[in-house]
Amino acid sequence: MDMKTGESDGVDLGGRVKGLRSRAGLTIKEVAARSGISPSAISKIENNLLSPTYDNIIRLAQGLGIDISELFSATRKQAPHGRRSLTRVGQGDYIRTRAYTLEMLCSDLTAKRMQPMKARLRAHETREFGALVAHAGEEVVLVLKGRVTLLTEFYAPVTLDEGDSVYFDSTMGHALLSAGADDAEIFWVCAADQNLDFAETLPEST
Amino acid sequence: MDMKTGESDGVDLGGRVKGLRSRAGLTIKEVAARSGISPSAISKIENNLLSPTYDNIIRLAQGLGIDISELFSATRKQAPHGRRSLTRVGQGDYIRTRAYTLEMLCSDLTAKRMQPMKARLRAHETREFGALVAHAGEEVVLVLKGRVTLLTEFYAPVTLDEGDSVYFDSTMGHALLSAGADDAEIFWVCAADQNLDFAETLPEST
DNA sequence: AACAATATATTCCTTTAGGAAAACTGCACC
DNA sequence: GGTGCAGTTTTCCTAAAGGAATATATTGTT
Repeated sequence: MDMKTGESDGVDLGGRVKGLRSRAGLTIKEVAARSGISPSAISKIENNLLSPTYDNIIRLAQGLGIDISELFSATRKQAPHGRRSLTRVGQGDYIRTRAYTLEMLCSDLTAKRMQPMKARLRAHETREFGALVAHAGEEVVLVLKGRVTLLTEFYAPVTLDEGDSVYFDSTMGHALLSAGADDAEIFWVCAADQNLDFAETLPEST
Repeated sequence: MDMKTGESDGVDLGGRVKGLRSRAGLTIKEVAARSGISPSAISKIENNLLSPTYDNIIRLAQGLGIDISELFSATRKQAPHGRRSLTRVGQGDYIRTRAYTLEMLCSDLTAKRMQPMKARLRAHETREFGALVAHAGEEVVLVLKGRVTLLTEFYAPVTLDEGDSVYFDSTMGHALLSAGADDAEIFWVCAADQNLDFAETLPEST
């Protein structure tokens, strides 16, 4: 309970680190292993007993899996508070493209980080789909019904069964096909930098 | 010509500081006066003989009249390109908390925008859950099996059936319970400000 | 309750950050 | 070639960073 090192500038580094760490669900020891900093040093940082050096700040951010700016900026952009949107089964907004029938979920909320959808994959052949799609962001897919083939630019095609899930960078060209005789169904979440108020880029273009 | 402190991580902090300083047309002594750091320390920083502490990094940026991110920018990780991670049904990493059994999906990818999970909701009563959880980010939930009650800070409880989905800000206190006699199952995606390599904050705390 | 297991904090010690002042390094002018 | 001078580096020292090991919570288990 002596000097306080980190919060001399009015920024409570220790508290921020502690918050980021618990938010990531990590223990001090795990962060230590992932960052290469000793557990004792991390403990001292969190209690503002120690001001980490440049090198250790970089390592610490790596260990926490965050961007370095998180450890400095008081300039956090204010996220919307307390919104909630419910979509009952079958009650989303339907969009039909060449390869998919999309049901956009929770589309009454704008400026959200993620766009959830359900999709029925109607294409069964690569040529029905056309060129692979690529755009900024990342995607998660869960197979709800049927079997799904995921084509990507840098990987061999892979087939997913019901309950399987996949995560990929959508900067990489990609396409989803039904692998079975019937149309497949998936739950699909896209995240991009900007607010995606609408669907992601759809395969009808090009 | 001994150790090089600042560039151990492949980033030449010294060179960057020197460049920024000359671009601003300042001498070491002037930066020292404006930052409160001694000229000798600044000289050592510019020659990578010394890794400045958190406090001095903040002061240094002030003295140079720049944003802190300028001292790190090369370290900033750009969005990963072309990654893909597949998790077969039941093959995720399991985490058991008081109220949930979580299966973390695609956990081999770090620094992702979203964390997909499957969850089995074991809690059936509010008191089994404890206090509502709140943390940065947004969440999407799709009900896979059973019925689910979503408790939130600013809304009346709502019950979701199979196939229903909901989107909400996780800054608002929230909790998920099974509404039926059996445990319910959901697909769950969390997005936070930065990269979340692991689970979101879990209800066991508090 | 007692115990084990794990997470965090402290202590002790070595290395490094960082300040004050002295010692270079150009570079102008005489 | 000196002499002054502004800018930078080096030296020397102390105060703080940070690691290893130890102690102290804090948590789950029988």
